[in-house]
Amino acid sequence: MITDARVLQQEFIPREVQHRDSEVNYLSSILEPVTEGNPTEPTLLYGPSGAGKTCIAQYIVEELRGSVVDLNTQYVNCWEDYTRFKTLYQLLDGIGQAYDIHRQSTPRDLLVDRLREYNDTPYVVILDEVDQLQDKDLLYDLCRMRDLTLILIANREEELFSPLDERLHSRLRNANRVHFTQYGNDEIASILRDRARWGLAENAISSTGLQQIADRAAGDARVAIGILRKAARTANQEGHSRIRSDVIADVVLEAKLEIEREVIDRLTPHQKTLYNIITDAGEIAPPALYEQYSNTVDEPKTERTVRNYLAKLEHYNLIVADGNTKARIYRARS
DNA sequence: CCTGACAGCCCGGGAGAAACCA
DNA sequence: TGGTTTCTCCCGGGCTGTCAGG
Repeated sequence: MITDARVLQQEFIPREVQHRDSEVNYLSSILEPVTEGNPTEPTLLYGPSGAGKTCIAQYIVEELRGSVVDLNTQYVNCWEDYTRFKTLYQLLDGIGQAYDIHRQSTPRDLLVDRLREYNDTPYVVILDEVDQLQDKDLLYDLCRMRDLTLILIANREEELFSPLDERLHSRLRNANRVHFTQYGNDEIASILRDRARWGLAENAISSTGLQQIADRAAGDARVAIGILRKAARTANQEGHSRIRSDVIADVVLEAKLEIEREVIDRLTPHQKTLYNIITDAGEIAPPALYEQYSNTVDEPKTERTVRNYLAKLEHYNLIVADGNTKARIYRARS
């Protein structure tokens, strides 16, 4: 039934995109100077998850690569490479300048200096989940490099700027902004229809099946594609030639869990313990949480470190922290 | 009380220098 | 002398104490 599994993967970049014509056209026009070999102002893409930000950005960059001969590009996911060093390393890697860089014993500012010295062909850089970047000063440094064309992706614009980042704020004040709104159910269904056409056997899923998935995905294309993938696999394993409605219903929860699992798997054992305690409890106050945590693990970290972990879990949207002052409550998501 | 920003400490580990050895 | 081992230096990154602020 599955004819091309890649199409059902999250990372797949389609050769044509739907329902984002205005965004695509606008982004293309912004990047127009690059086709002439000139860098351009930073661009900020923001909007809810699963709204196509990453996909569109990569799609545009692929198109550019097709039409511009001398062009360097790099995609960095700042969730994975969240430190200054790692991000810079990826950026240097994109222009083949990272071969002799090691974590240690590289002079402190060599990476940023080397990137600054670069003024060869245009260099278009996508920084995804840029709000996860630990050191926002890096953005400031990157903005000042005129040869770099930056595409920054974040969920909400405010998350990118803490009130204190006045320098960064003024630097990005006149950046181009593209706002992505959530997909409607019909749009999701039609995206799924394409994926099914490219990746599944003919008639493997009905229109009502696609609509059913779209209804459950709540405007998040990532979730929708995850459900489709899971449903196709399950139907395959059970030897069906079509994805039946009951199979879809069965895998919805599982597919959503799988997406959350991907996030959780990146946590350290201690962070996972905290996450489990909070989800098991539903909601819990800080002292009780720490108490339970230190009873669970062998060598508990200090309260201060646990606070760091909790901030991280909240940032990842795995938990909710209610109440900013005393009487804070940590609770499980939704 | 609890948080979050800040700064200092320590650890692991790579590179190059220094010491060692045949 | 040339090759090998050890030492020293330095870095990033994780952890933690402190402290102002709500």
